[in-house]
Amino acid sequence: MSTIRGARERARIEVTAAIKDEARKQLAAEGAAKLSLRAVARELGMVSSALYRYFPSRDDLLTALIVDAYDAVGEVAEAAGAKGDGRPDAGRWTAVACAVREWALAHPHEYALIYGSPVPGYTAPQDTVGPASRVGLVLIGVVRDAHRAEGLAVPALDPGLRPEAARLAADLAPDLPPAVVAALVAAWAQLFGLISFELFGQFNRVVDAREQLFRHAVHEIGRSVGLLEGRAPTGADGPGA
Amino acid sequence: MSTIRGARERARIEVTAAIKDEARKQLAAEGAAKLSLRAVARELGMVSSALYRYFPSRDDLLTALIVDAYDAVGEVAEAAGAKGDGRPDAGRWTAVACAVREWALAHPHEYALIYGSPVPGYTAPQDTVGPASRVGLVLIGVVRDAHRAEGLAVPALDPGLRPEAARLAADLAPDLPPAVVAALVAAWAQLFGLISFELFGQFNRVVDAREQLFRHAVHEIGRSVGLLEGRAPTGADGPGA
DNA sequence: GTCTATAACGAGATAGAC
DNA sequence: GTCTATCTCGTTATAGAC
Repeated sequence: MSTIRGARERARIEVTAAIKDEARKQLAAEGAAKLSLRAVARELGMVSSALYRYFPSRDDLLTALIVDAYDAVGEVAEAAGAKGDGRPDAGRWTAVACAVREWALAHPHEYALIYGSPVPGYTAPQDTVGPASRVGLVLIGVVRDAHRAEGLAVPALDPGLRPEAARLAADLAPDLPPAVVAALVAAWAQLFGLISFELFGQFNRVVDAREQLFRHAVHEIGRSVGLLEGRAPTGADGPGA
Repeated sequence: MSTIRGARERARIEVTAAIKDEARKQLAAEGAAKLSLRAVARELGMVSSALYRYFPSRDDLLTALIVDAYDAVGEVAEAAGAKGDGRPDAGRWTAVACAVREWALAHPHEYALIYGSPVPGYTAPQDTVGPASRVGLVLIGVVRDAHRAEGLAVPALDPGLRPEAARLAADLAPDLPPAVVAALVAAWAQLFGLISFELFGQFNRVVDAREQLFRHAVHEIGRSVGLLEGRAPTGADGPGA
């Protein structure tokens, strides 16, 4: 009995993975807006109705892809952040950012799925919120370690932003100064701005040495959060290089 | 003769505008990937083949929409930059950024078209390059004025980034220090990162006071380029407010 | 119970003949 | 420019295989 159930479950997992793999291929070829259950089924030699055993609707398949993508970047970021865990130097900040960038370059369509234009007619369910926050939590962790080691120069905060900063800190990191948390949220968006510009073609015919510009900018962004210099910003120890 | 030609040209301009307006509606409803000449024609009570007299292909229509969108943000940015032209204070930098953000909030789908994920199967022709650079040129102009008025603290530059910075400066602003131009390019991407995160839903359930966070972050980004304080970052003089 | 296959629906796009 | 025949799509109901 248990072997049968085991076999069934294994088969189910395999088919589910095959469906998502094929869906990812279509994502790359046609974009998320044109992701079609029928085309996925056809390519897999199944019939479209069979897919409904695995995903109750097209949007649920899309949600699964989104969650997978968030989990993939999140994992990469966590791995980069875990190296030298507890060390408060700015190199860890840069390492996490570079890891995210490398993942994005390696998986441009999945990146576009989660950080690009929203898919028309699709609204993300609650399930995506947790996975979506993983990268941000890693960045908070790096800054928290710096704060604990007193390696953080708390940035200035406009009086007008004080209430929002307090709210953000309460929500995201009650142990950090509100000014740091506010700067962190902005830094988070700016970091992905650099990646998106590179990936979405805005740097075409403009920027050549993209990794170097990225590292430099990320280091400066780290400073805006309060991180102090731990080592040279253009060190030879990238995540993959 | 000339009146007839004038009437014809006027009609042509009107129809072209109507086509683009309808296409923009579809952009909002279905996304750029699903933009279809046929649907546009149907909605306008025309037949699809008639559209080809105005746009040789779907991609050409898309290009026209993209150019229009770039020109629209560009115009808004130029207008905001022209107010107080020559004045080197950081308030102008913030004003331009806020103007761009307000345009983006008012035209989210056109913003997504130009700064969001690339449309699958579409590659932008050379025609888009000029309009696409207008916002960047405004930002360069603001920084240039500050530099001329000696209101610029040239930021530090990693030795590794020196060649790229020199190249960027030669291409974009030979009269500015390379370190400033490199920082400017990064700042440009970071600024749109903030707008994209807000527009694409990444700030949902996270950030409430978005304009305030934006103004604060933009002011900090201005500092990273070397702009000095000209006035309080949260002044009451927004672009529209 | 778990899965796949057949067939069908209503809506929409598309190609080509006229 | 119009009309029609033929595609696609998401989704459901149903029937049968393991």
